[in-house]
Amino acid sequence: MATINKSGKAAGIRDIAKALGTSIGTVDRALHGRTGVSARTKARVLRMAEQLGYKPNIAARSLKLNRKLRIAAVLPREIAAFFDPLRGGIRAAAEETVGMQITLDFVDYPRLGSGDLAALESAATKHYDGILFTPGRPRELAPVIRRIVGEGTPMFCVASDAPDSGRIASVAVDAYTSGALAAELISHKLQAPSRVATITGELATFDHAEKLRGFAASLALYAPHLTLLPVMESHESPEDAYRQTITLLKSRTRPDAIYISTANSLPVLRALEEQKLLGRVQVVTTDLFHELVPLLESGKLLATLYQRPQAQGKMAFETLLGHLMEKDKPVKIHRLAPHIILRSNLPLFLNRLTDPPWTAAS
Amino acid sequence: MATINKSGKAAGIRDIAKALGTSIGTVDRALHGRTGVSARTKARVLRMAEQLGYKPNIAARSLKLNRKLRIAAVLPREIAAFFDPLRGGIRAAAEETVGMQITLDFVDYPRLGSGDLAALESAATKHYDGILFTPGRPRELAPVIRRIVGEGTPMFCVASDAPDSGRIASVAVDAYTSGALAAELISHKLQAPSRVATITGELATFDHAEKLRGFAASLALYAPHLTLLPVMESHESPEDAYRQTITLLKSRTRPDAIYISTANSLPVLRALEEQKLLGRVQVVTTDLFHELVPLLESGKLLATLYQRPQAQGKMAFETLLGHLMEKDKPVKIHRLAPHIILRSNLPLFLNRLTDPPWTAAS
DNA sequence: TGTATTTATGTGTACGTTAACGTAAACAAC
DNA sequence: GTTGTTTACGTTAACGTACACATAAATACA
Repeated sequence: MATINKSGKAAGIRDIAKALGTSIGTVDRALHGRTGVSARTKARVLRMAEQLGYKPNIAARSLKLNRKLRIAAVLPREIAAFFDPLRGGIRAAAEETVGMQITLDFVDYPRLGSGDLAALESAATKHYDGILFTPGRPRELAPVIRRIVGEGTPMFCVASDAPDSGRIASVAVDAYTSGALAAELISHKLQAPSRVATITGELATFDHAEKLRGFAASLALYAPHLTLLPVMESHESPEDAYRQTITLLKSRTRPDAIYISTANSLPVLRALEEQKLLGRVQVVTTDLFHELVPLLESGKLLATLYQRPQAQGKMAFETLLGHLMEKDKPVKIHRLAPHIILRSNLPLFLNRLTDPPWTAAS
Repeated sequence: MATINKSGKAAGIRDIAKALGTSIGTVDRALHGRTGVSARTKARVLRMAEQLGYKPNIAARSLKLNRKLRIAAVLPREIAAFFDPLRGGIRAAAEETVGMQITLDFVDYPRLGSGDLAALESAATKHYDGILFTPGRPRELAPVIRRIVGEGTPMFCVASDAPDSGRIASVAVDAYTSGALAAELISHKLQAPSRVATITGELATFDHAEKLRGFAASLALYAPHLTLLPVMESHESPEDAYRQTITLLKSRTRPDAIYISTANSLPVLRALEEQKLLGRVQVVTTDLFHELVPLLESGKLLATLYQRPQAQGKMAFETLLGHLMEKDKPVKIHRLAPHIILRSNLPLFLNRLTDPPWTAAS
């Protein structure tokens, strides 16, 4: 903390006491609104604190308080390319936290919508000080969230949101904007009348629905020459995604561009490749992983919308911590801007890729 | 810091001492590679520390070594839309620093290349613990930087770099990539053979030169149908920029797109407007300020490359701090990815705009 | 008036780390 | 053998805060 002081030394609690001829105990009580100080002395202390520019020494405080915090992050294993770095961001934020003994437990489950409820319930029984999680199907989870929060465990959404569920706060990429961006990028590239398709994971997921809303709205507003085909929902099943794409590409209304709003884009890309359409159909994907790199480099992929998993994880953890430190302080709902990764700026993002499994030492 | 421990309590220095039947003094010396420990005991201590999962308590440490740091940020007033938030980022980082008494002085001078040397020299005499600054003309400044660093004041570049100057580290947007991005965005929009112009501030500034390198390279590689006109250098003079643009727009080789690689884009945009070419010529600008907002919203501006001044300031300060904490630890040269601001994602960035002067309370 | 009760204030200790200081032994030089 | 020097370690006092405890003052009640 930057502190101004004539004598070069920052004013402490005992400087206030000395200046008033009182004791540090009184000063402490006054500063923290505790019981046992007369209104008059309290006012005097507060004024003197202000006058001396008193800023509490956080190091000393946290040394004394030696708080212990137990936090759980309940997240799916799939899709690892997104959730692994998300976990990394959370872990990083926890490690750089100063002055607290933090126990961070990662509770994993297979995938969004499969095992999340059980994992959440199991975590709830452990009475953590806070829980971070991704709501795959907010409608189903809302009552559970409300109950757990009611039982005293603050819950925070990350990577997607569950509005009206009682969660304390949420951190996610602005999904509506993501969709709108995809539409804008495609509209810059396709200047003649064309058809545009979208494929998503799970429309029940708040963020997926928002992305499509943004995409459709942006298309309608700014690119009337582009026709939007009915949305396809893969339910995060690679097989479904592949089959639906093949059908789409063989159909009469073959699209000239596809927006894949889930990280699960590989089956779609495989279908495109097999139909020899990679590079002829404009594609915008979501997130970044190794397989996308050569496609971006060669220009076969127009862009990918990077959801900055590490940044999300870090910010989510910090939001959670901020709330636990000062309960009554209002918490912000964070909406990050996704990074647009194109061929030119791809190199800047390569170092964030997690090492692929086959790189692991033998 | 996340710490695992069976007994629920994190292992401290005296736990190590107790476990070995030695004193905490010895443990301290061993852990910090100080003189006065035999190689054998040192090894034992280190092993036990590892075994107990010892993590130093940063709160206690910084409480004890009540360090005072004096840091100066020597930055130009112009262009305020960039340097004000940059200063904000530095200030924010300083304020959230825990456990240190930081005196942060801002040393201002009119503009890059005008008064920077004097400001730097004046700051150097004050013997700060570290200096943050933006090297406008690295060639001229390099010997000065080298001297000041030699005299014991570590210097850090922010917003641009001065390679081979002896500066400890630098934080900046990746300028080459910025240029390349501008070229790619333009090339997506202009699909027929066209002419492209660039206007920069000061080619002597490392980052400005890099941007044009990236722009030219990207254009040559991926958009052979676009012809690059000779670069214009405004020397950050609004009048020059305006006049040169007017001349350009009236010339036989009127460009179909312009990349403005300096924040000083308003004169160019004014010239475009007066010639009724706004919206007909594709424009990519640099940085974000109020005047650009309606242009982006209306689609008259294709994109602006946001250099994230707050993020740069924060990161620069943290880099500086990191170096001051552990001198021998190698410091990274940070190259941020610029944000591509288009019409769709503009709303997400509006809250970062500093309030314009005319909003100030009367 | 005396005693219990509440309210206001002062005092002391601990948090984990660092660094100054103290001490004891080993060794060298005379 | 005395003295000085070096090396390896032990001891202890802060750092600023929070809180438990002790004490004093004020008020209540008999």
